[in-house]
Amino acid sequence: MTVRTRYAPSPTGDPHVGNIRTAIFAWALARANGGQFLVRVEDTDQNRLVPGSVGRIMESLRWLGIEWDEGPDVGGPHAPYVQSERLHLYRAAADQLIAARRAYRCFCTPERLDAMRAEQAAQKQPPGYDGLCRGITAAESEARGRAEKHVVRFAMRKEGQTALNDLVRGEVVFENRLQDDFVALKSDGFPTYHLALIVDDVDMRITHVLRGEEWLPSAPKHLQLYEALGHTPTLFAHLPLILGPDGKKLSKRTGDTALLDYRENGYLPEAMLSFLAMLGWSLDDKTSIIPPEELLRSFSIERVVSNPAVFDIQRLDYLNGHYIREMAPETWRATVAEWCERGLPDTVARPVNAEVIAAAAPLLQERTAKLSDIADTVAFLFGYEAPEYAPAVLVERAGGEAEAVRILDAALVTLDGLSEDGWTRDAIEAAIRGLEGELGLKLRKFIPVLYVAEQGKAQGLPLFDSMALLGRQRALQRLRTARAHLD
RNA sequence: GGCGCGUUCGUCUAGUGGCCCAGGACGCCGCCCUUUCAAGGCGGAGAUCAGGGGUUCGAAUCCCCUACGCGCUACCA
Repeated sequence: MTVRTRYAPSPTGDPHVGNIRTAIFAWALARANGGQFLVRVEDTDQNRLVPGSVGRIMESLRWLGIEWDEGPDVGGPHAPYVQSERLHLYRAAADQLIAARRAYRCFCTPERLDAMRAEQAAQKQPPGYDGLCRGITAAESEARGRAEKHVVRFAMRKEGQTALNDLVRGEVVFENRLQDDFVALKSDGFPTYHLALIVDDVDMRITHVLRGEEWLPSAPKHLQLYEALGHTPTLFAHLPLILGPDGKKLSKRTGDTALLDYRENGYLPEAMLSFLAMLGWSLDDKTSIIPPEELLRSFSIERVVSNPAVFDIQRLDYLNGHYIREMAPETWRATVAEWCERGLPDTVARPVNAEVIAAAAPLLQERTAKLSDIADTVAFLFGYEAPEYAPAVLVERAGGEAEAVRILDAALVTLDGLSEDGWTRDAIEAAIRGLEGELGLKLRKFIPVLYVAEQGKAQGLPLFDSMALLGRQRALQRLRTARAHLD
C-alpha cells in the first residue's frame, strides 16, 4: 500500500506553526515511505474565508522546502483540491446517507437550537442535539426538504462504543450514547468539516490522517461516517499540541503564531524545520539537529510522543545560529546584504555599500542569532559618528573617568601616528597592542572603551577590523568625540 | 458539568521490566581559548521518573486510584 497523506488547511488566515508542524509530519511520513503528499484546501466555512490565505499557506510550505505532489496549484488525479469546488460530491454523500437512514433533514431553527442549549445548560445536562427531527418520516422529510431551509444531520449510532486505534495513543474508546447528531451538510449547501473530510480522504485515497490532538474527540464521528458510507477508515495519528511558555495553546500573547512571522523576524527555514520536526518527534537519544534529508528518510509515527510540547524560542535561536554558521560564505554575504537593505536606517545610502558588506559578513557570521539583528550590529559602519551612546558607558567600561580619559588620549596619540596609507588592520592592531605597556593595562582591560567609542557599545564586531573598515578619518574622529564627551 | 488526552532535569526529549541511584540537546554556572561580544573546547549544577497503591526476585517502564494540566463539547475548522 502506498502511503498517501495530506495537509488540509482552512484558508482562514496565515498558517499557524502548530498547523505547519502537522504538515511537516505528514510530508515526512509520505516521503519516508515513498508515498505521496498532497495539499487540499478546506474552505467549507464561507464566513471565515480570508482572502490571500491560500497563497500564504503555500508560501509557508515552500519556504520550509515542503513539496507536494498534488494540490490546488499543481492539480492531480483527484482534482479539484479545493472543497468549495467539490460540493456535488458532498451532496451526493449526504443523499446516500439519507437514503440509508444514516442521516436526516433537520428543520430546527438556530433560535430553537439556542433555546435547547440554554435549557440543557440550565438543567446541567450535556449539550447536544435532542433529536427532534430524527423521527420525521421519510415522506414528510422529502416534502419539507423541498420547501424549507434545513441542514442534514448524521444519525450517530447511540448504542455501544466506537473505538479508535490511534497511531500515537493506542486504543481510545468512546461511548456512543454520548455522541451528538452533528450537522454534515449546512443549510447553505456546504458540508461541514466532518463530511467533507471523509468524502475527500476516500476519493483521494488518503491512507494516514495526521492532525492535532484537538480533533481526537470528533474521531467517533468520523469513524461512524466511514462505516455508514461503506468505506474503511484511514489510519489516524493525533499529534500532541504545541504550547506557549505559559503551558496553554500557543497564542499571540506569548509569541508569534504565524509561521511566516518567523521568516520576517530573521529565522532560517532550515532552523524552523529542524525545530518544528523535533517538537513531538525524535530520531534517537543523541540527535538534536535534524537535516531535512534525514527527516525525510527516517521519520516514523512510532517515534511521535503523545504529550504536548512547549515552544521554546531559545532552542530555536540556537538552531538558527547553528544554521547561520553552516551557510556558505557567498550565501551568507547575500543574506547579510538583503537584511542590511531592509534593516538599516533610511539615512544610509542604497544600495548598501557592497564592499563594506563583503568585509563585514565573515565577522558577522559567528555572532548572529537572528538575521534581523544584522542591521543593528553593522549600523556603526555606515555613519560618520558612532551610533549614539551614553558617555557613562565609557567611564564604566574604563573603570573610572580618569582612566577613560587616559585610555582615549593614549589611543588618539598612537593611532594619529599612523598614516593614511598605513591604516591597515594589522598596523592598527600593532599600535593598539603597543598601548599595553604605555598604559600598564592588559589589552582586554582597556579595549572595551575603544569599542564603545567606535561602535557605540562595548560588544560588536572585532575592533581592529572595524577600525580598518571605518577608515582613518572616521575612526580617529570617533575617538575624539568620545574624548570630548568626558570634558 | 460531561467526555477525552497527558504527566521523565526550567525547556525539547531518550527510555517499552534488569544495561538507569535515568542518557542527549537548549538554557544556566565555571574554566580554557580570545580583540569586546560571540563562536568553539572542557567541566558542573539540574529529574526522589506527578503522588499513592499494587503486580514482580526486580518498574520510569505493566495495572488501579488520586491530583494537576490541557483539549473538545457550533449550520468553525
